[in-house]
Amino acid sequence: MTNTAGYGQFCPVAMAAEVLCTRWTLLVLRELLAGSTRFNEIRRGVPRMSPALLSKRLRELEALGVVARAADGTGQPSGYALTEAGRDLMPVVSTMGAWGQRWLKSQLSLSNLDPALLMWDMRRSLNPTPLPPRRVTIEFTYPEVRAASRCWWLVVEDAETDLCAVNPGFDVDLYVTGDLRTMTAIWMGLTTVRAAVAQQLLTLTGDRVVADCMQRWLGLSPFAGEARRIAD
Amino acid sequence: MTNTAGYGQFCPVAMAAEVLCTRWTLLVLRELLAGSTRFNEIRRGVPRMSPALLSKRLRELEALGVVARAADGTGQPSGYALTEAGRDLMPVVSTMGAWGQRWLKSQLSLSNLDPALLMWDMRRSLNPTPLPPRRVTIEFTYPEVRAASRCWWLVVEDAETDLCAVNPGFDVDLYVTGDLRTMTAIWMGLTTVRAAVAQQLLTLTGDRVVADCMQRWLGLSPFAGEARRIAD
DNA sequence: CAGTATCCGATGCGATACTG
DNA sequence: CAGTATCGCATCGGATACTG
Repeated sequence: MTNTAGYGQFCPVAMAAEVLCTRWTLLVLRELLAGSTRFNEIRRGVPRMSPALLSKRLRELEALGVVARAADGTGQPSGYALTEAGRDLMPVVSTMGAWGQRWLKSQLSLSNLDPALLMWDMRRSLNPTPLPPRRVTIEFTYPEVRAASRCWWLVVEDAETDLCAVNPGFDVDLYVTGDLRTMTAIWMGLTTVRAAVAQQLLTLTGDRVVADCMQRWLGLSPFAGEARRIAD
Repeated sequence: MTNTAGYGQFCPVAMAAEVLCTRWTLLVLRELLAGSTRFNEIRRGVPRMSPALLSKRLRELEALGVVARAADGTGQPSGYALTEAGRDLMPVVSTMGAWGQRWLKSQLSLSNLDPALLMWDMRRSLNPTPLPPRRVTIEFTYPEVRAASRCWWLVVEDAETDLCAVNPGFDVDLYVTGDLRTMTAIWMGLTTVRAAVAQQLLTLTGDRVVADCMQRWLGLSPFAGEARRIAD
């Protein structure tokens, strides 16, 4: 019986595609490459993936030698880490992302909005350097989104950023209001804070200092710098 | 109803994976990037893919703006070509292949032997330069392979290489005999002609001049130069 | 040569619930 | 928190045959 899975080709592209191009796999790798290590941390990056499938994929990647479970002696779960082979997948993931950023219609991306995902990504890439050296709280509101996901808080303190989905109760330094599409476009590098404010798609209220450097503290998508080569 | 296909993520990696990581797609792109343009030419590179699916994939890639049908005015079929977006997929395919070459166990590749595929690849990458400036015919024999795929001929003339599965009848300059595994390993850069001959895994009979430069006229896999980083 | 049409089967994966 | 267990369906794609 000829192997019905698999391509039956010795070519390295075929071999690699066989193991990497299964559903969700590349996105799990993206999360690991971005630094996630715990099961539920990875899950936040792939919220539509069922835990069963995530578990399966992680075991597959482990069998492949791409992921290793951090063994800490005790029996308790200790997270996942990329092996050297896994870290070497960075060029694969980033080349694919860069191509997507260059050539895929932005309306495609912008039809897949997700506030939790966006905020989670923003938390990860936020750059505290331009912010005043104290605790800074920024409240994001997406008026059109259902109540449960409408408001988010980023709390920056001691160069650490926390994301809250419920009001942490701190004084808010900056209120950011605009639709999710606009905020996502900014994060993807498709527009800028300045342009969005000028078009009245985004409203910044509160501390002028924090507002004025938003484009800098707001770390963007890793692919935001990729020059787009398709019109839309 | 939430889109059950698709990842529901705006991330460019997700968008790209959605369209590129479907079965056979990357291999079809590999063929196009390698220069194939006609339907049946592509098919030779993906022999286990059904024509129906190949046709479907080509139409999907066309809709994506990655492939364009060469329009030659007349109604007759005129082949497929990559657009600029398609040519820009080269880094994606080659990064993935390079990773596979570096990190996947060679026994994995070498369990997917296919004489037709190997010969087709060899035909494509053969380098006529070191060969004498006349017609050169090389006969390959894989003794362990079933009769129908056992013997192959590469005919090099005027810097063009033809592959024959039936004896073309020319005088043979060089007879190459060895098992398919050995020849595939050489083509993938896992061993060399010299080493295989020394181990008596490969036998070269005929014109010494042609035999002695085999390692050079035999163009290797595009990934043969990639240093392997896994032991096996 | 360059594909289409049709059918059907395996299985991948989504959904949900549950456990240490 | 960190997964496992189970179920069932949709759909992807393989096989085969056919057409302009």
